[in-house]
Amino acid sequence: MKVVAVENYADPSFSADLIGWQKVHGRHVLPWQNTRDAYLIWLSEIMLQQTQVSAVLGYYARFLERFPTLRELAAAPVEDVMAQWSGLGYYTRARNLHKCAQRVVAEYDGVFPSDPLLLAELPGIGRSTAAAIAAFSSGRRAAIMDGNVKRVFARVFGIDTYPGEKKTEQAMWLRAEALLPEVGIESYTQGLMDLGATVCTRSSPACERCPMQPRCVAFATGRTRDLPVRKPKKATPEKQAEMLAIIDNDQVLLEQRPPTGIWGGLLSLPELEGHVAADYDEIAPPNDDALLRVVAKFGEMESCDRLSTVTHVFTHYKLHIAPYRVTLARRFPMVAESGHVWLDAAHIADAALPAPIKKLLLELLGDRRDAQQRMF
DNA sequence: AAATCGTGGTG
DNA sequence: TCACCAAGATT
Repeated sequence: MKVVAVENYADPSFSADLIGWQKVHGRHVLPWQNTRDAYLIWLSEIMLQQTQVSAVLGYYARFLERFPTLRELAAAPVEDVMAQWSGLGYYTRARNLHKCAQRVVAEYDGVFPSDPLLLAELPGIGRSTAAAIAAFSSGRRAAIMDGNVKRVFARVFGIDTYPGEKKTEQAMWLRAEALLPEVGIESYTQGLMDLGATVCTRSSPACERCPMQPRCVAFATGRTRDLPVRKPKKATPEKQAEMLAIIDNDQVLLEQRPPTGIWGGLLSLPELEGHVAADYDEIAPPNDDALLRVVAKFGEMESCDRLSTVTHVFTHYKLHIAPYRVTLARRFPMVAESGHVWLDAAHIADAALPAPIKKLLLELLGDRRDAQQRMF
């Protein structure tokens, strides 16, 4: 019976120990702490989804500089939001962030609700993120379930089934709810994150300074290295793509990617469809039909050079990019609504581009401001 | 329910 | 080098 299980999981000393530890040894000076402003907290929670603190810090500061308030974010073009997010990954988060801002303005007059159930109905906010926002901005008593919690729980309670499995995750949610403190939800929630991030780390956890050591099953049985159970590994597939960097007078042609799928909603280089060299290191002839058909939509080709292959590794596959540098003798007028845009080389750094494409274009075309700065 | 969706750090 | 994965949500 689930109710009985919850009763069994309850243990007030767990939260008491964690809260006591967090107040002394936890993190207290992160940019999104020491505030109850839901906008500042919400933004941090979205950026931190599957992303480490060190990677977020710079983005968080720049994002708030560009969008200081929820209303300014809601009123901004989504393209500007994507540009700010460029390089941070999981781009659906950026689109949902923008949608969420607009809904909070429209439905809640610009004030985030404090009820985690209402928060979880907003785009990009799931059960765990809703709980974190509610706890930090309103002191609401709700449970989070992130990678830190899963790792701490797996070790402390000796859970030896894969946390990505639904049954295991459900059991962890039951524990998380049962262990919530009656008071001090902010310190408790922050404590779970801090413990997982600074003590109960994935590799070589600092068990000697862990407040949970006396109750930790993994420590007692010497299994900290084996818990949590690893994700069953699969062979990562490899994909290939041929991309065109069509360049004309210090501008490069970019194509808007569809809203879903990899790099959804970002600008990127046009790709050759249904055409992939059997060997991606093979030098394709510059008069290739598929390539000429694409170029012909935008101008008269002057030159075409095959650049060296770029390999980009995602979580679930590896992408080999074969780039071609094409220059135009003459540019055709752009068809409106074509989903294409000519971008100045000087704006590459600020554009909504995937990380490897931005890197490639900066190497290819440079950045005028950088180039000028380098002269002095 | 399992797959999809980025990037950078790490051992 | 390379496999693993981090303040998860969505379909």
